[in-house]
Amino acid sequence: MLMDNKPLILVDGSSYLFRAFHALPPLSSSKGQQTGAVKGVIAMLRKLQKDYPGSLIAVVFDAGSKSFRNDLYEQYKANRPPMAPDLRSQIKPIHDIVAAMGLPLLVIPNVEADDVIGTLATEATQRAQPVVISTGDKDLAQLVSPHVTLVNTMTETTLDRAGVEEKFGVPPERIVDLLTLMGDSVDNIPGVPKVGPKTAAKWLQQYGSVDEVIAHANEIPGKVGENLRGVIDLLPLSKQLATVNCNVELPVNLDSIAATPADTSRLLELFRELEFKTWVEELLGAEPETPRQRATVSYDTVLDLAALDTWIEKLAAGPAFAFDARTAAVDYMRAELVGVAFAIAQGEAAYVPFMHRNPGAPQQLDRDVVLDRLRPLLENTAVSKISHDIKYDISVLARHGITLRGAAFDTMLESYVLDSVASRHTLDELALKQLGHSTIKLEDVAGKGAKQITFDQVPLETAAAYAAEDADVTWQLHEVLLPKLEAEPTLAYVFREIEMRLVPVLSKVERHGALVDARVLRQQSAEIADKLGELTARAYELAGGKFNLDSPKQLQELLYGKLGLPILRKTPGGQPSTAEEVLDELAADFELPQVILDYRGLAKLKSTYTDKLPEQVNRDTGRIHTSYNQAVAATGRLSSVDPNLQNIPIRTAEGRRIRQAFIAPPGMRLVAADYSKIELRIMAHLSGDAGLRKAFELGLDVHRATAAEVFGATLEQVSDDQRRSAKAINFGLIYGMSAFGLARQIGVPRATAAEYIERYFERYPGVRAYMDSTRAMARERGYVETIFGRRLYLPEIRVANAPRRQAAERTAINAPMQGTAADIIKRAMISVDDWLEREVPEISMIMQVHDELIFEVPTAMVEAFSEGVRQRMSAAAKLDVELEVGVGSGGNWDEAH
DNA sequence: GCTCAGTAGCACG
DNA sequence: GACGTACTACTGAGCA
Repeated sequence: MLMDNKPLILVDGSSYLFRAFHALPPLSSSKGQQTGAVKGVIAMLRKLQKDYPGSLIAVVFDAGSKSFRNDLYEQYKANRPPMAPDLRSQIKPIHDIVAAMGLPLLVIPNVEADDVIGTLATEATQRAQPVVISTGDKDLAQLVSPHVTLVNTMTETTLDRAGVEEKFGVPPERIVDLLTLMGDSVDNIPGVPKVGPKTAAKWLQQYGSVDEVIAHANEIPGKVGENLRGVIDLLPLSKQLATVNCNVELPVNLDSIAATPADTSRLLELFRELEFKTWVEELLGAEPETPRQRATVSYDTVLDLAALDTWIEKLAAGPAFAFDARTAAVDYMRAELVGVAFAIAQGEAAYVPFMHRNPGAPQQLDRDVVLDRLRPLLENTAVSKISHDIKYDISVLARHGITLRGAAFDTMLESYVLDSVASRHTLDELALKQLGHSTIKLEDVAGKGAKQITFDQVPLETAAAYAAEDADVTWQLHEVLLPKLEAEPTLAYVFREIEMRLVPVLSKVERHGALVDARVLRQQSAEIADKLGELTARAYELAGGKFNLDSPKQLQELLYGKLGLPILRKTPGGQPSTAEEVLDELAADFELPQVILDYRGLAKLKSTYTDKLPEQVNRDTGRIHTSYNQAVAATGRLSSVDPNLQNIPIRTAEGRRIRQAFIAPPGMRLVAADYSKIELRIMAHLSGDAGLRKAFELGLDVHRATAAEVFGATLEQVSDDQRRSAKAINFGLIYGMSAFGLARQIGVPRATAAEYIERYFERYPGVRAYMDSTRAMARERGYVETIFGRRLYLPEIRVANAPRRQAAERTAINAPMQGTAADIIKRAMISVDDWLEREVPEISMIMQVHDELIFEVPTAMVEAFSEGVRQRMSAAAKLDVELEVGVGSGGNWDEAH
């Protein structure tokens, strides 16, 4: 029974169930029943009732049984892990509440919710009845028509025909084609590997449909083109799987579904059981507790001393508060503080501006006055501070004369330790994922690109809302993330004892900076420019005309087109490659490739290092200040940006000149201390392999020892070539190599490489056993971990697609070794910093390069320091194999290494 | 003319 | 087609 012109609302309950479960913070009743997803789904239905008064709302759920898609394709949804018990237990309450609300509930065996919705929507359309489909799933966009719109009630977005085109780049009738090309790893629908929404839309815009794309498959270049041709046979099947069936036999139809009056007493009973207090009160007719609608939250803007003091009191009272330093620039070495934000509870936040200069901005407190009043609080260890990327706050405050103490929690690092691979760990992304809350974006208040204004130019009202929300969201995130960490003791350990303790150490390293001799670099730039000029002239001569040596495309046309050189290898994009190793081979027979190689080597050095580094010298300190990113590398390593100081050249003489420009100040020396073969030692420890451990215990040259075993020689008999091969094998093992990879690396046939590997495993059986068990464990648990318990999830470890699964397996092998090495050096940095701080403050740590630490040391202290740092780095982990540390010193980095 | 995303190439451990 | 990063230049496309 339908209301005349009011739209029929079809709710994709299953999609909301999953989204609510994953996006919303877990809630439970005092009896331990999980209720987060129930609350999310029901709140959503109530919102629909409010938004569409008088409409019939039908709620559709999957029955959890097989559908026709399983008959088509037995792998369909085969990768889905069994439903989490905490989710499963919430389904029945939802069904009960929906029924008590009087809404028709459709759970139809052997028909998926999508198909039920499609069929009913089609039936309604035939009767010219408008339909609104409420779903969190993009797949249903294919049903949109003039009569059917989509609404995502959780994000409050609506999609009509134009909206679909805008969002996906194709009209609704092409959504199936889009999904076909993209595939769906969750449902295990095969698509074209490496093709996502962007590429799929591009192809469809170009060719029209999947069939046309298939017809033109040979024209599509690149790796994706190859991928497409590889899966053509599967695409018709994918298309069938992706298509919503709008014509299924249902035991119900539009006439038979109808709303019934709500059963208030039953609802009351259910809400009480689940402890949904607000709704209980609402049903009882009592004034509901004012719900904390985020949209209506009003934050404090602190403009006078009385208000500031009130806030300081509140902040000092609690064990912890969220903090956010707002600055006018992003570079921590230049950024001026323009305001500070705080939060002490959900929705309770304030912004204290001091430098907003937009026209009409009110009188603000003086910055120095505010900072002086805040100082005791900020420097008080007893009050914990929570921030997102707290290293930034520490660095900026330090430049304003305040030492932030009690910096106990960083939500960015909480998220990173919980799942280093998952997302980008930005505040905005986490708010959406963990809180289901879409934050105000900096872009919205300050613009972007060239027109972006600095934060002090943002009108105070918007700035305050933005800044206070950041602090509020940080508080809320911490409330969600910390319990998750504490549920896993090893992760809590990594977070607390490694990552959080490292933060102030990194801040110090960054702020101290590295000294470079800009003059030397500029001189080198000029010399390189001369050489590049000569090489360019010679290249034009050989090519018989001018071309852009920096353009791989022009070069490729020249070499393989005009000059007709043999094509030895192609890029992943399907273009003939002009990469180094290819040109290397060609260089044996032609001169031009060699000229190109020389040119490229020098051009890279010039553009990335000798030109750029002098520009990055800070005017005030005369030094280069990098940023260590603590939350990007999946394995637990740091990365270095703006500039990257972890890839300063070392392998060529010309490159080493750049290292020579990294110098010690007068009266000091640079000391470089690095772990020797740390990953191999970790492998020896983890695998417990007797032979490998013995080699380290005896202090042998491990690559030589490996060569002796694999090639059946004595240590003395091993040739340089054999040692080189053995070294490649050792590295390869750490990387989870295949025979193919090894063969390519050392230039032997695949079969020969396979033999080497086989012999290696015969001689070092412990290593093979370790690799096998690591792979098995990864498959079973879905993650691997380091010795210290850092975890790395491997989402693709169980996929059917073999190359992708194998890639995940290689990561599984590599991550425990690379990650443990990262843990160890982080622990060493903490311990060394502690020592320096207490006993030798005149020595500074200035850089970290994965297995190496660099220090500035007064010349007279070099010897004593070298021994001290060696001992502490070595003691950073107690393994079955000694951790050997090499220490060197010199006037510049090259000499010290 | 500027911005953005994608590709290729290459610096390091 | 080894594992993990960052950054440059080029290119084509979209936008004011």
